[in-house]
Amino acid sequence: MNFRAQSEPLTMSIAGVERDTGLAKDTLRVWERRYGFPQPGRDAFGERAYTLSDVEKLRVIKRLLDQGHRPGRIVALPIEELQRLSQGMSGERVHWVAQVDEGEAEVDLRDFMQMIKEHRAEDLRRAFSQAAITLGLTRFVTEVVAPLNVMVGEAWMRGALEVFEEHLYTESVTTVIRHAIGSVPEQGHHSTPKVLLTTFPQESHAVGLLMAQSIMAIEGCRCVSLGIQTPLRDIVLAAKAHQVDVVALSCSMSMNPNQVVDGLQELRSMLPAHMVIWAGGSSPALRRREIPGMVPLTQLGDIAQEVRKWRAAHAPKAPQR
Amino acid sequence: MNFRAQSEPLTMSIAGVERDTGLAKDTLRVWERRYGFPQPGRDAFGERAYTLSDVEKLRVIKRLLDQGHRPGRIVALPIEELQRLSQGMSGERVHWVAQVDEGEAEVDLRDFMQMIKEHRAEDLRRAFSQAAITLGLTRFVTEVVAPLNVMVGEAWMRGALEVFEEHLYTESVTTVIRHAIGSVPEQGHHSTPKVLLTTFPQESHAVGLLMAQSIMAIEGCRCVSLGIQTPLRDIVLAAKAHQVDVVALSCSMSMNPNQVVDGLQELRSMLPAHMVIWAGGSSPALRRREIPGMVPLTQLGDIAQEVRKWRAAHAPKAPQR
DNA sequence: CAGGCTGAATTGTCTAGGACAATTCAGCTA
DNA sequence: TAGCTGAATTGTCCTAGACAATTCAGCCTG
Repeated sequence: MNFRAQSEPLTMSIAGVERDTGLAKDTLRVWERRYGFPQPGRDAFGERAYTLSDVEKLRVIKRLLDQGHRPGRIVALPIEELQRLSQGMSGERVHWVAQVDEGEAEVDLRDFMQMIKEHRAEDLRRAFSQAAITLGLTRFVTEVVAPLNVMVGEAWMRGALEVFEEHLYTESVTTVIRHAIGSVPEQGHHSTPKVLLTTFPQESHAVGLLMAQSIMAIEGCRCVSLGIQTPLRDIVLAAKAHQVDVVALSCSMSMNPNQVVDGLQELRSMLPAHMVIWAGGSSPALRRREIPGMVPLTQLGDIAQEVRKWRAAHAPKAPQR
Repeated sequence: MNFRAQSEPLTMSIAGVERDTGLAKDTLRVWERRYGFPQPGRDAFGERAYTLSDVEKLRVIKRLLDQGHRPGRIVALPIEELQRLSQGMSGERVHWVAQVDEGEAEVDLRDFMQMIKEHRAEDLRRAFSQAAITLGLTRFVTEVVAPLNVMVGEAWMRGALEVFEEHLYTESVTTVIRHAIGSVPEQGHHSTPKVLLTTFPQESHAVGLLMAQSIMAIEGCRCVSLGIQTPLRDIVLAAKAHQVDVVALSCSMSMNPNQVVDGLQELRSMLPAHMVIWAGGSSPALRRREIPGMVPLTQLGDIAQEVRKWRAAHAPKAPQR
């Protein structure tokens, strides 16, 4: 029930492995039965005792699964093979440099990456603040934060970045963006559109939502954010309670594409017809198939455009139906 | 594996109940076997289907367990009996009013609750900002946010508050606290102690962590926050990478007390001896039994005191051992 | 050669009771 | 009142089987 805290914990219990890797106990047992890995020893009481290298390998496997690999193909593979897979898989190219004016005083994204890797927390936050002031919020978000998100995500996939380093990045960026949003002058009660911002319950990335909110705030929308992970039912209740014009969802790459499509369809069916749904983010589901009554915004630049389009369609003297 | 999204989810799967109540699947099954409650029906596939009133009752039972009751005595009891126990044992009182100066211009917490219920998002945020300025950050956090958290949590337990209303509250408070933290002058490189702030992976409440951070920032600590949900291993890695003096964990009431105790013990064994652990928050685990090498801070006021105590113990010219 | 259908393989989570270490209680003694 | 001891309680682990949901691979069609 409780775990004899060894002075040298050379092995881990199944509960400890679940906590560390995010793989359910049932899953660990069934993998052992089916694929022969992990093959933990047993402690004095006949309970599974996983070695630390087992756990290390399980962590790599978990990362590969999140990338789309399937258990049957990779669980039994030797560790070197897994690492090779992990290394090889890289993705799209990124704009490495954000230029100010014409070429002078440029912001090199690699500097930020380096500060993250060197754990220079104070420097990192200061550099973000400075970039936000120099470039302006819109350009900061689109030209610094968005590509950095991709770089950080990739580095994390490759195993080149520890979880805590990614956390530090997220926290720093969050602080700066939130502070910047606070500086945008508040909109009057009659500015439109009124937008509800949130995510589905499965989404755990808050930065995407904040980026969208900052663009919308600058474009003069009235934003009501619920933060991340709002149950479907409550998104609908909130939209009605706040009488918003638009419901904006942020769907990151990490979400299951099927859940995204299902969620959007169900949301559409539960929401009054006159409320528009804007679905943004890097989820591949948004590019795949279009859902009627739902506007996909796969680029941050699309937001400003869509706001103007909405305003044109809902010009005063022409009340919508 | 996935749950057929009913238009009316009158029942819940065992996984859903685990998520909602914090009671492990194994525990739910063994209670059924031993005490005859819960006695879930079965769905079309022979799997347990818990009614919503079962879940409600389980939530009450969970609260009573955290208060020290034992399962064998209470699980089989009828709901009225449980509520009587719950009522009688109603714990601490909440300060309803935060007074400024002596009685004049007071802040009534019920006003905030009303704004939440009436979905006055802009008013709510403005009221928070104003209270923060009027009272100062420390008093705002201890006398407004902390008791409001309790009120909101209780209202949510009672079902008097929708999830989206709680989300709006959280988002508003977060915005204001983060903004206020940003206004605290930054600490120099030599101020001490340097504190790493984060939570265990199971913790999803970010406000508690922010409250702690704001107090520490005011007390002149150098804060490095990783946000919520950092794996144990990464907490240790981060503490070493940033060479902090203190690791501060926020553990809310919603966490499983056993996970809290286990996590703290394991963290203690993995961390260098000279790094102190401060564990704060409303988790009952912190009040229960003391863990060697770990300082419980069950009240926000304890933080400032503990900072001074730390400084006294680590005064210059007297290097610690 | 793209796109849709169908049957087969894969995969996570549920089921059943049995077992037992850790914790807590209750009764006894000094 | 305090400390010890045996009995009861309680959460978590065990095995092994089952099956719905998802994904894959092959085939056919336009």
